[in-house]
Amino acid sequence: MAVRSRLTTAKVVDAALELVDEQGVEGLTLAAVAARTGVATPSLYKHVASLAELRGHVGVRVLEEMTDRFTQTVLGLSGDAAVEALMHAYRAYVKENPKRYAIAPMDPLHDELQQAAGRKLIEVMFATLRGYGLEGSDAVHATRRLRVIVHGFASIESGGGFGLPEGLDDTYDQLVRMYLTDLRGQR
Amino acid sequence: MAVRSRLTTAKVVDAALELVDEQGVEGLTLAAVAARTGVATPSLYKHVASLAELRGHVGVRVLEEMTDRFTQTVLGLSGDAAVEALMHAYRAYVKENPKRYAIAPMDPLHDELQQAAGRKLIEVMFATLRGYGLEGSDAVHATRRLRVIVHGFASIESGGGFGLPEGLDDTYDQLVRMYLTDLRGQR
DNA sequence: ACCCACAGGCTAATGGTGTTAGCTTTTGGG
DNA sequence: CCCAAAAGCTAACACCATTAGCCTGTGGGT
Repeated sequence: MAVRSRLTTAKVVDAALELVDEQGVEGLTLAAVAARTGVATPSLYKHVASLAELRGHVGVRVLEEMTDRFTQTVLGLSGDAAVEALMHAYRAYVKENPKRYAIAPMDPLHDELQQAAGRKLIEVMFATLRGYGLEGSDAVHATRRLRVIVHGFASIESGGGFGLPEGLDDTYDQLVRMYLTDLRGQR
Repeated sequence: MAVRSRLTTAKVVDAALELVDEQGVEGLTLAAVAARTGVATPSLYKHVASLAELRGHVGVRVLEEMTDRFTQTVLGLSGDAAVEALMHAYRAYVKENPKRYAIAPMDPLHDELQQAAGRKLIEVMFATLRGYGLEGSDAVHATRRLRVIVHGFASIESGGGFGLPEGLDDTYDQLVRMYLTDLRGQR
């Protein structure tokens, strides 16, 4: 008979991600993960060093998921069309997975475990801006501005920070246009 | 002799705010607040309904502090000068008080306790945009765009999200100019 | 085919948390 | 001056992360 397949770090992270989706960041607890994976709480330490490290792993998963999705979105596009698609994909992801986005680390570059995933995500944005002829630090600034807009909006929207959802699509379109115009002006 | 003046909700919030400043949101614990105020932990429940409510009170304090400061900053100014001053004041506040900003609620309008404070803060931004001749929803959109930029940048910067601090002032200046140009184009 | 080292599970225990119940003390107004 | 209510206390509970130490199954090497 099939042995109840043994636990692995990946499966622990899977369960953690499910819990985050269902109950938010607060609901991610070792006890809950243990219950879900059918194991005693201390057994998790065979696969994960601590709750903090588990959070880190979950964060990496989210970053990778975002990177994959945005890469697909932007493939074959360039210029304004690419930027526009990227920005809308970013918002769509956060709208679909608000709880996941909330556990994505703000400073992935400062964490050994998350560094690679964070770098790749930013690289997608950076690459999307190729073709605008930005050189050196101009490209860095443009990437930062893009991050600010995209994360600022997603963070406020997913946190329920806009009083009424009325006209939010319009607000976002305006932000996209603002950024594109700005990009053109920089040239 | 002076009786060790009794505890009050305000003093509890004071202590909580100190703790947040020193140890971050995570450090805000009822036990720590009790120790700091020289009282047993359960005694705090005479002044505060729960840890969650205390967090709410602290959030209100932060929102009020921001509102006061930005109001002072913007007083007597109008147009681009006012917007520019507001944006820089926002960034400066968050840079000086990163831990406090992290506990400021993203959705103050959805919480009875924080609603008034949140409304006032947004009102300052809204009022700063007077004089641009924006009517109805245009003013709402413009306020939202302002919030997105200002919070997006502050959130990433205070979270250590920008890889290197190199040239961050330039990035922010570009964002300010981008917003001002956008505002002008809307007219 | 055996054996045994080790990976992966377990229970027990510790120290920290928020919260509730119920008692005692202080204090301020009638 | 008194006494009710406010504000403190201790004890207790449930939940959490984490550590220590034990047990067991399994898989690779001889």
